[in-house]
Formats: sequence, structure tokens, C-alpha cells
Amino acid sequence: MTPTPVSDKRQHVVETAYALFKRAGFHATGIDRIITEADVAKMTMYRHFPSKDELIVAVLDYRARRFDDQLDRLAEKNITPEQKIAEIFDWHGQWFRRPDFHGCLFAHALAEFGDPGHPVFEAVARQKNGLRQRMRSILAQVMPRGRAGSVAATLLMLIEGATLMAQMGQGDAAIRDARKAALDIISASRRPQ
Amino acid sequence: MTPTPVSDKRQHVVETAYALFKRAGFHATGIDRIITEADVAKMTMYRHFPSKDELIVAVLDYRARRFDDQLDRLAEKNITPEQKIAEIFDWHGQWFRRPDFHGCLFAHALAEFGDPGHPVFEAVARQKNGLRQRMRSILAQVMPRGRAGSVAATLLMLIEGATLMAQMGQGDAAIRDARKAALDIISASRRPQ
DNA sequence: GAGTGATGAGACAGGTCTGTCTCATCACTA
DNA sequence: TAGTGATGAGACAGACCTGTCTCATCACTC
Repeated sequence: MTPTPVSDKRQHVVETAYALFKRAGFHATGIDRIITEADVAKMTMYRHFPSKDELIVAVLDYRARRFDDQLDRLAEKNITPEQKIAEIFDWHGQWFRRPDFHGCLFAHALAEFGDPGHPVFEAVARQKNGLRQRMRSILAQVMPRGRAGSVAATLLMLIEGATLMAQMGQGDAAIRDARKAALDIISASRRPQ
Repeated sequence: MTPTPVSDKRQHVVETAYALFKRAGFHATGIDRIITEADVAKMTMYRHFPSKDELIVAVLDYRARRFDDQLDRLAEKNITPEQKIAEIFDWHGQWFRRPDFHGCLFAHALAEFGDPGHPVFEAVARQKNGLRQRMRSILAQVMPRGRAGSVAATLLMLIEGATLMAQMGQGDAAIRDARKAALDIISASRRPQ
């Protein structure tokens, strides 16, 4: 019946590791802690992931995929580009308010694996560039291509900055200011209808 | 003659630790590595800093002080508020281009010590709030108080976001876009002369 | 010259880290 | 029923971690 569950275990380890990495960081979270929390044998983990680094990449990719899915749904909505951007900011504002918010896992990964060429570094770059491209596509509907790229980069910086402020307990003010700045920037670059 | 050197060693340890933390992160850098690189006995280090955490705080405070000194000199300059803000962004742009640039040490510290109440967390908050206050003071000369606070927060987000992009090898474009956005935001909020 | 304080050198403890290995167990299928 | 593949349990290796302790050494001062 079940079309090859393939790996409930694998996914369970990824999600458990995600929760722990988010709270305590990557280096500070040991394998033993992960397998204890996931209630899984060590060999089970190592059969699915050849090393801790690869587990970290799997966790990041898992998070990136979930985030992408949400952006997919957003992209399909029948609303204006401005509204789509506003929703992205609002979504971040809600994220900041969640009790289990601990900052951006990708930014944290960059802090601990800053060496370009490291698989973790590349996973982070993929995610951030992906979000920027998404916003660029949205913006390209209302402004020239090149301008859309610059504005998207600026919005991404606002989002990353706001996420950092949120980690310091200033999420509400941060997302409010960032959102306002974002919409002002767009309206200043908008192609006249 | 020498008015109590007090501690060449202490300062030397701080600077060596700074270089290592910057490159490899806090948890990934061991005490043994630090004392080897600093060519100092382990007990010398532990006599100056009761624990690794306190060394980390000392490193962060040292960096914050140096950064503050530069802002002091900037504040004294006889240039317009807009020029002062522009100089802050330009300074970041030059920082991004330095070969030993590895991102913001404070942001990295936040990633590894995300628990509010932890001394490291507080050291980070001090630094970021300090920079924001500085920019607020500058902006208060050309716009209402409340507006200056919001704009300063927005500029800080742009800077933090740009620093993150710079760590991913996009520093030049990032600081250009961030600087432009910053000046646009200010000019839109500026009190008419 | 005696005393004092900072330092060097390194052993040591007790714990944790990643990763490997072996063997038993269980579910399922041919 | 026999076989197969995923898993559990835990010992183990070898390295590294933070932090403590002892003892020798050196510079400087009273």
C-alpha cells in the first residue's frame, strides 16, 4: 500500500535537527543530542547522512523548500505586485512574533560556515538568491528589468536587517519600518501606469 | 617610565582571538588554538578572562569601542547630515572590500549566542543600538525626532542586510543599492529647509 | 638581596565531539 | 519458511573541549 515510505526516519531526523539547530546553533548541537531527541539510533542517522555537514545541508534545503512552497502560493495569487511584496513583509512580521522564532537559520549558518565553497555556504546562497529572484520577478511587472533587480536586492536587505532586529526583540518596529520603506521605494521606481 | 603597561598580554589575546573568531566562529575556535596563535600560556589567558564567554565579550567590546571611535571622528566633521550618513555607508563599502572581511562579528555572535540575557547577546545589542542612536542623532538635525528614529532603524536594517550580502560576495552591488535607498529615504523625510 | 607579581610550560581531569563497528531485532516479502 | 533490509542499542576510538593545578622562571621593586 504505502508507496515506499522510503524514510519516515530520515525526515524525522531532519525536523528534529532543525528544531535543535535553530535554538542552539550548529556547532553547539551535537549528534548525540539530535539522535536522543529524535529517538533514533546513531547508525540510523549516519546511514541517511554521511556526515553532520550533510545533515545540516539537508536541514537547510528542507527549510528552503518549505519557504519556496509558500512563495509559490503567493505568486499564484491574483493581487498586485505591491500587495505581493507587502504580503512577504507581513509574513515575516508574523514569523517574528512566533514564540519559537530564533532568527534566520540561513544567516546563522553563514555565521558558522563562512567559507565559500563549503556546501553549507552554498545552500545559504541558494536560498537568499532565490528569494531575491522571486521578488525581482514580481517587481519586473511594474518597473524596468534592471531597476527591478536593484529594488529586489534592497528589499532583501531590509528583510534580512529586520530579521536581525527581530532577534534582538525589536521585530514589531523593525517590520513596520522595513515594510514602509519597501513600499516607498517601489512607488518611487514604479513605471507610471 | 611605562605607566603600568597593565597588560600587553591581555590586549594581545583579545586581538588574536578576534582574528580567529572572525574567521572560524566562536564555538569552532578552541582555547588551545587561541593561546597557541597568541603564543601565550593557557593560565595567562585564564587569569585575564575567567571563561571563554568573558573573552568573547571582551573581544566584542573591543571591536565596538574601535567602531565607536570612528563614529566619534565622523560626528565631529563639519559636513551635512546626509554626508555623514553617506560616509557611514561608504565606510561599510570599503570594509566589505577588505580581504579579511568575514561578515559582522556581532551578527555572528547573535547566531551562536541567541539567548537573551546571555552576556554575549547583550554585548551585541549594545553595539547595534549604539549605531542606531548615532544615526538617529545625525538625522534629528534634519527631521522630527520620531521620524529620525524610524529612519535610523531603517538605515540600520539596510546596513545589516548589506553586510550579509557582502558575506555572500555581493558587497559592491549591495552597498550601492543600500546607499541609494538610504539617501532616498532621508530626502523623502527631510524637513524642508 | 629578598620579596612580589606576571608569566611560561605542560600535565591533568572530566566531559563532549564525530564517526565506526558489531550484533540483535523486527517487518515484510518471495 | 527463508531471506532481506531497515533499525535499535551501545561499545568504542581518537580527537578535542574547557578549565584547574603545579612548579619554574623572569622582571622589577623595596
